[in-house]
Amino acid sequence: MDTDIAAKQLAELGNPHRLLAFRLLVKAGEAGLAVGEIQAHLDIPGSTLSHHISRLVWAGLVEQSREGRTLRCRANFASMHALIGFLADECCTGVTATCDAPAAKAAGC
Amino acid sequence: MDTDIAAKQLAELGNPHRLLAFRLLVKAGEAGLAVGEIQAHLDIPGSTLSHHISRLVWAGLVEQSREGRTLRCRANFASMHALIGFLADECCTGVTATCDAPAAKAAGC
DNA sequence: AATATATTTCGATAATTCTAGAAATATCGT
DNA sequence: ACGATATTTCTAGAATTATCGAAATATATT
Repeated sequence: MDTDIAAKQLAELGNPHRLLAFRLLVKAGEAGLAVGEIQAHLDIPGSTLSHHISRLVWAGLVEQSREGRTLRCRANFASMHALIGFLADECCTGVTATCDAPAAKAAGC
Repeated sequence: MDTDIAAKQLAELGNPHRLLAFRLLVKAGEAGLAVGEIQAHLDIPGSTLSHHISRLVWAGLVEQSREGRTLRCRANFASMHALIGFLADECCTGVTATCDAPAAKAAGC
């Protein structure tokens, strides 16, 4: 995983609307959600949401496929796992106390 | 972990210079690094680096303590683990195939 | 064809962020 | 007190991002 790609993905997740949308998609699993369903949760104009989703797609975090009139969005779980792995990588170098904590173990350390 | 705090931290890590600096600090462990040592790796002007580090501190990802003339920076491992945990949370809802992959397990799924 | 639904693209504005030089501050050694 | 080192603060310009209404596109239904 390249640092620049990781930074790009982290930056896109760094917007509250996008982070919320992405987490909705993660919870939705492989079934994904239509753009309209995401919009029902976020309560922002369609044009704004479209902009945010397109950025998630651009970053490789979300994939879209058309189903009739609706566009179904799915989280890209492989990218997500790679990103989490990148963050967790070496996260325990030189640190023992913190990494024995339950939160750290839950985080994959 | 609040979504807004997570978004804030992700946004700060979403800058290549900051991500690089933060990873240096993670690798450095509890010993941390002086600002000047980070600068030696990043090759950017001091004022720019100072700006980036102050944002990492503001986001709660880095802590600083003065040691004579130098400012020692340390990654906040607790925050980092919480953030990774937040991302990994529910990352496998409705998905089994992807989560059995080695990368996913390494990511804490 | 005409209409309705779902979503994107366009265009414009406001706000934020990045960058870096210059000046200021803090600390140390002499 | 003075000079050197380490780092921040100030300031400003350039670039990017966020927001959203209006118009455009794609698909379905009648």
